[in-house]
Amino acid sequence: MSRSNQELTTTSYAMLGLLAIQPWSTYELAQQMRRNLHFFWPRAESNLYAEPKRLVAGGWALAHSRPVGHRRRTVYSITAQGRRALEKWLRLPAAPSKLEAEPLVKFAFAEKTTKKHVLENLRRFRNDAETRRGQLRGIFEEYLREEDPFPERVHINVVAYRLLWDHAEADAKWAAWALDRIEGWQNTTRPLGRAELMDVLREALDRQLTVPPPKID
Amino acid sequence: MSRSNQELTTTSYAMLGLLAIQPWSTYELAQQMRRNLHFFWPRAESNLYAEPKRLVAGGWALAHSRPVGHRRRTVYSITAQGRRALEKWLRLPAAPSKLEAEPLVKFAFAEKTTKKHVLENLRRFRNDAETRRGQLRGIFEEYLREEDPFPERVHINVVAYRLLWDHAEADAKWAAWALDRIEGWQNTTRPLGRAELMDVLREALDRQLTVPPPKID
DNA sequence: GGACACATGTAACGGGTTACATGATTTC
DNA sequence: GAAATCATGTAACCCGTTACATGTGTCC
Repeated sequence: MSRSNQELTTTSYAMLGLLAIQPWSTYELAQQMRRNLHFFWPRAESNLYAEPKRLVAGGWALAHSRPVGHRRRTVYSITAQGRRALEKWLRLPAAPSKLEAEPLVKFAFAEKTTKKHVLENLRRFRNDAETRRGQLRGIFEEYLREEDPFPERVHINVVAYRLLWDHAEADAKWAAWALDRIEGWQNTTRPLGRAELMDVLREALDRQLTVPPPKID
Repeated sequence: MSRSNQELTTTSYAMLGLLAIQPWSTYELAQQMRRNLHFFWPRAESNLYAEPKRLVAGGWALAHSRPVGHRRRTVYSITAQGRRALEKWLRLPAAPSKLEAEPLVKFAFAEKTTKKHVLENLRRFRNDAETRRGQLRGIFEEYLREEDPFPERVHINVVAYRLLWDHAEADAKWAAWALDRIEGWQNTTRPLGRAELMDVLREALDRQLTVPPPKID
């Protein structure tokens, strides 16, 4: 709330970015974060109510607050300083993206539990992936019906959403494949034949060869 | 270091899982985390040196420490209580996995910066993906040469690695596609024709139809 | 015998989470 | 007019990070 001679966090910049599009109330900001950014920058809602205050405290945003009954409804807007900070940040290299997958941590120790629990874990993972797919499908259909709120941003959003879609698809497919395969396990400790497992790796490596070679940056 | 009547964290359980395989020194634990778990449970190394102490403090692990010169070399092993805790945890549902992608956050505000910086950002993203692919390829080849240290765990690792491979591949392909497409932009603010963008969404949605429908859990 | 990587931490700080609380609005 | 949901926070806690520090083997 108070201390803010520090640098802004990525979360702050995400909000600044939204504010650079138009002014929003905190709730609208939170909603927008949930709708778009939550897929690749997940944050607890309560955090999103605290961030804008820091932006105001540092002069990156302004708060126009009006009472609604006994509480305030605050609308935030970006300042010139805020725009400059955002543009500067956008020119800096981004931190590498990372995956945090507790289901995989559990899976990695499958031998210490039962087949039943391993399958449950994987089913949940698959359902999560399907849910994400469903959410994205809903958004895509909104676009196709031309009901998207920011048509001037469509060229950006479509590209970004495609990665999320590909991820959801990869997750769902993998989970289905893994479930199918683990159904065949006698137990969690006895490996199937090694040869067949090595084929999985070989097939993966082969797939790579059909893709254009990496270019040096 | 001290307080530990709290629950263990996922990171603690990850270490417990490793200790359930065999005793390790802190350094070996850190190495093992880097080699395997870092792909889906990334943590700073310094953290990994602190965790085992908590495990010992709570009775989940034992420390066998021996001086090496002026410093200690500590080897940790799991206790019966530790095994029970691990097994219990493995039976609980896992938290959903999540992606944290700063490059995408920046991309989402592409309109506020120049094409040059957008491309740089994407190239870096692609290089990261290629690097991950390279690391995984190295590991796969080790398996194929039968030099993997825990052959009795191969049936688990191969399944897990496949997801990581698929992700790396999806990322690399997406980045290549996005780069190609953005090269064609006049600037970051003017969208290409909307129709063509809608085709991207349609194509994604269509792809889904060819995959087996989601099953209810 | 200096450099460098490997090995092993510690201290301080803060962003983010969980848990809680309560006002406003709609639903039936 | 009760219940459910939307809207708006606050307080406390802690895991994880960054930055620093220093010992140990080995390469040349």
